[in-house]
Amino acid sequence: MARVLCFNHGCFEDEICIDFTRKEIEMAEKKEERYEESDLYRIRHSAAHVMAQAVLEMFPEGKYTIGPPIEDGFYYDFELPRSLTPDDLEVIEKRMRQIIAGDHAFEKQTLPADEARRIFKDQPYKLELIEGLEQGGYDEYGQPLAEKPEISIYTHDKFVDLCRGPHVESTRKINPAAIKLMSVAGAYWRGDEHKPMLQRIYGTAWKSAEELEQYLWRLEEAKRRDHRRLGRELDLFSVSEEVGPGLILWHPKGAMIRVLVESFSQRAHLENGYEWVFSPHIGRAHLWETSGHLDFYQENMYSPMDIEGEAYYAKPMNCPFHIQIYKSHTRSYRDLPKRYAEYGTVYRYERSGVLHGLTRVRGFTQDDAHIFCRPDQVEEEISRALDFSLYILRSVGLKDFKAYLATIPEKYVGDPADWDKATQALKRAIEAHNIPYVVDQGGGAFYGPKIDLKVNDALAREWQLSTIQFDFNLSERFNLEFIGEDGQPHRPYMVHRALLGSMERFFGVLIEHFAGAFPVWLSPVQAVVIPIADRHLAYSREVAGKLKGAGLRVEVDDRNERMNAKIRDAQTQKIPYMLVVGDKEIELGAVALRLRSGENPGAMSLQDFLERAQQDIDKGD
RNA sequence: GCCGACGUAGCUCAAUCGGCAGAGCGACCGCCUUGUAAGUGGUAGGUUAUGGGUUCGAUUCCCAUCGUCGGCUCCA
Repeated sequence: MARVLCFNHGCFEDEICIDFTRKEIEMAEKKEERYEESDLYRIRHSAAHVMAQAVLEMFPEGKYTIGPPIEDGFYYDFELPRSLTPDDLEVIEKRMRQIIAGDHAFEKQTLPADEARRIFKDQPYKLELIEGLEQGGYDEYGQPLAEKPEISIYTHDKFVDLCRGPHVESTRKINPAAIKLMSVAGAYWRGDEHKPMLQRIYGTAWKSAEELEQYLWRLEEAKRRDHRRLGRELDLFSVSEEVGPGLILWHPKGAMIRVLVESFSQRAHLENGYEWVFSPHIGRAHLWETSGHLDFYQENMYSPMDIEGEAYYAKPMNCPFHIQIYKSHTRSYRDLPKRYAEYGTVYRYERSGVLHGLTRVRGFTQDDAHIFCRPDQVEEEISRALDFSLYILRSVGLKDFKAYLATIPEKYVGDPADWDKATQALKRAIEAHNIPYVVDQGGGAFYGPKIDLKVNDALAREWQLSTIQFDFNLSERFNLEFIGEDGQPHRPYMVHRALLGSMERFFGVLIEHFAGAFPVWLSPVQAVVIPIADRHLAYSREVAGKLKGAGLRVEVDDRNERMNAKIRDAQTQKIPYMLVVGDKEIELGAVALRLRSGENPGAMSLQDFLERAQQDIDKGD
């Protein structure tokens, strides 16, 4: 039987395979053209207008707000007299197709604010937008526009919308077979939770029905890879209602992977000049007062517990503890840099609605470290940290990155000159490492600028893992010092960094990236020996024993099942090697190898198999 | 937190109008002794998330609580 295979991504016949690599290249090529100027952008923007028309026909008293194109589609926000149902979406979608078939031209008209106000006199949200436009308007990054924008409206059929454009020439240019309304959701007006909750309809629109199909298929693939689903199916982790939401239970197989990653990283840290430390999970209120967390971070911290009349808080960060270690001695300039690393488990309050599997949780373990160094060392330290981060991420199979350089926010502590110096150091480090990056203007923490590294997974989705942050705050607050060459006390620089970020989120990304088919070195079970009949059991155990002796994680499937069933289960569990053992293998002293890709290299000696496995492990596959 | 949808066996899902809570897979116990993706027979498994209400009777209707899912940055 023909079998569709993907050796890179561990996809199997029943999952169909997508050539992700090719897709990524295509996407990169497309980025040459700015989305805002593309045909797709116009199509989606126009589809949003058509949808708004359909919705307002249904609810003439409804208020419409904004409806921009987004990645893969568009949305439009409305205030409506009742909640929309999935059935409504079908009706709206049908009406949209009728409007499209009407071949209505999109016509632009610029006009003075007062005239616009007359047109939208019953539309309070539009009036608010006109107000904003009059005061100068904002670009898509929320920055004030240099020039005062003109006010324009677009009309098609009987529908008028305040809109900058651009649009397609006519509704006919929207392919009715390539649009689909996806979901309805709540969204605050202007994203502000103090403002009214609107109803947002999400839609998707493409040039062709094939592209729509492909997009829908991509969503299906994402579902198949969902770490919450794979976490259960592969018995990696769970969340128990009894324990509490956002709190992760690592099952033996998930924990095995974590132990492997942590051990690898632990060794790498030692080789890179870090020292390991441990610190407790709670600390006295006074510590968090000194650190400023009770002032700046309290809404993310849990209520204190009372210990003999003294308030203690679960730690949301590890820094104050590492600082205490630093402060336990007088430090000389010769001692620096000090690099303290810890797998530090922290607890942060996340609002119930934002929790998500492993990627947004309430308790998690960071691969955290704090670097205390002299000002003249900081640039080198940043560069080393970035280098190390890339090394660790690549080692675990994540190879596609984008950096975000977050700069000084409105509220900040410290000297702007220091900020500038630090920001430049971060920028030079990114550029030296040749990673694509964007500047997140004003996105820094109040205590310092930072580099966030985001990873693109196999479906080209972006995840934030690493962060490298300057801290101008804590060294001041805790009055950190080192004695310089001049015999005088000086203030060290402090850098906070996490590479995999949190073990939980990292694991979630890893699961989805590999769709559960982890590289051999990380697979909790690397090989399963499959005896064909009972009489092959003893030999199977002997084989397993030898492989275990060679350091492989091996199981024998000694269930009273047919070989086919055992193979199927091993495939489902995405075990890298299946070693089938029957009369022939016993006679030859061999094993018959089958790979999870479906490849069937056949009988080979144990020695040959071990060499092959070792090669795969060394390659990191 | 807010808006919406949802919560039935370990998993995926049924159960008409309010009238005895079911199936497949998995688990367990047998039989078969197997050659590259599911052999076969049987058994167990449920306070229908929790608490309350309406009713002769509630998985079904109502209320509350807990939890899950999608969304709440991307400005006409």
